[in-house]
Amino acid sequence: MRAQSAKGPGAPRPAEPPQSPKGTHDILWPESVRWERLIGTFASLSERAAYGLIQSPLFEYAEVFRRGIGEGSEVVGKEMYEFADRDGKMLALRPEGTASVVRAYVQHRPPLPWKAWYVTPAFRHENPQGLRYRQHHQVGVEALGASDPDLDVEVISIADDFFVALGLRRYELKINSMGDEVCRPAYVELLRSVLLERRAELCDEHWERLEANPLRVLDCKRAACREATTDVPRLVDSLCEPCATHFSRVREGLAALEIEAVLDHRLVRGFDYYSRTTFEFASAAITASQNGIGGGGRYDGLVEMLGGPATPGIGFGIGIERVLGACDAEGVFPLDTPALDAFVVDVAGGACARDLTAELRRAGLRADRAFDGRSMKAQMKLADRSGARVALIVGPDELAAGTVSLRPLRTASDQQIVALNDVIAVVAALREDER
RNA sequence: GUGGGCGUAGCUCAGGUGGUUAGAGCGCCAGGUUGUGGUCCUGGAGGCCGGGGGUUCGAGUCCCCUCGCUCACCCCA
Repeated sequence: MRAQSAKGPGAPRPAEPPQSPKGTHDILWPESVRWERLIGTFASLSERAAYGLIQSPLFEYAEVFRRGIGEGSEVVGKEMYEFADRDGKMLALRPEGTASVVRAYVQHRPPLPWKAWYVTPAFRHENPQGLRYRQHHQVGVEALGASDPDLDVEVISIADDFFVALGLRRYELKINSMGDEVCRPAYVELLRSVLLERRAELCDEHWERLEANPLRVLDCKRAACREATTDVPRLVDSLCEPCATHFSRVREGLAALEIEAVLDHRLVRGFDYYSRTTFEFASAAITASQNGIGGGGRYDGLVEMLGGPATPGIGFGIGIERVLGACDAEGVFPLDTPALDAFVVDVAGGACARDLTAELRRAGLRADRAFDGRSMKAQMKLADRSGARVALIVGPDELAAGTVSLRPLRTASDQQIVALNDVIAVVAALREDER
């Protein structure tokens, strides 16, 4: 008998069930099957290009992100999960992938060029909305040690190949160059002076931005601001010779690989570490306002910022939730769950269910069974729902004869009697037939 | 951080202007079929109607507060 909590006036109130924190989600089976397949697809594409998996801690000393991403960025300034460790040192949950990977490079100094891929949660304290979470997940790559524009092309093509592999078609690749420490400061000054003349046309929130980071005014969505910045000088026209050459080589390379990229001179990404090439993939199928499915760029100064030797680098992050959202919107990358090879129905005491499922599994077959001595009808129902190809039925008759009744559940074939010794071979053969 | 919308069963949702014991579909469990699932029939379990306070003879319904979810702004994956 199960102990029932007494109901009535004196009964203690059951505690309210806890919920996952705001902006976080559980991914249950079978939805988790798509995650496994998505990550597996990304891993295989990255490893094909000689990127190796990196696992690094989910939290870092907060200064890794402060120095890397930038004190003035929105993410570090007001969204980072930051807390004091028990010994008082400030830690932070990773808000994005790149800074940790670069920190790991500086710490271990593997031979260059060094190419790594990752899959990781990322944490930002934002107000959640459609396809925006406090914990989201990214796959990504980082490549350090080469400033060759062909490396930019390689990195971008991995992302593009990944989207193609999933079946996505309705997305756009936007690309821009942020220049470098030679040409960008001059452009920023130029832009600031032009925008100061037009400050009356800009929305108020940009006024202080003009001082700190005039570039960010360019990506404002408001029509008035866009109007005021349409004929403003463009960063791509102010690049120094090396940056201009690099950028055109990148564009040539993408064209050679038949990857369509549109120049977006307003593309100004939010982390301070970017230089030269920046890019972003946006889904046209997602109706929610958050349609950026991936983005990245070159960060030639970042390794130095984190205390390493001058080392160029480039990478991207792709948001798993948003990519799956785009797949849903396009009706691609459907969920398909792998079938069980067999479900053992035992109405003769249960010993056979125990032993036969173990044998099937040791033989590399996928098998399940029912517990708690359920009725045959109930067990058959579970067998059906499990998606198994066949039910292996063992009752007193079979037990006495040393056989199993093999009942197909997905086809109209007849039920057959199989010797217990042959069951594994027969089930394995059925699996092969299916392929 | 700032606004709008919504909270009723495991899920999706009904419940005109307050009025007996709060409903449906799906799902779950059992039986019909004591050895056969998927169809069908019958029955059953499962609800502090998000929480608290107020108005009222009476609140799922009206008012206030609060929490949660959600969409949008900001920003980003």
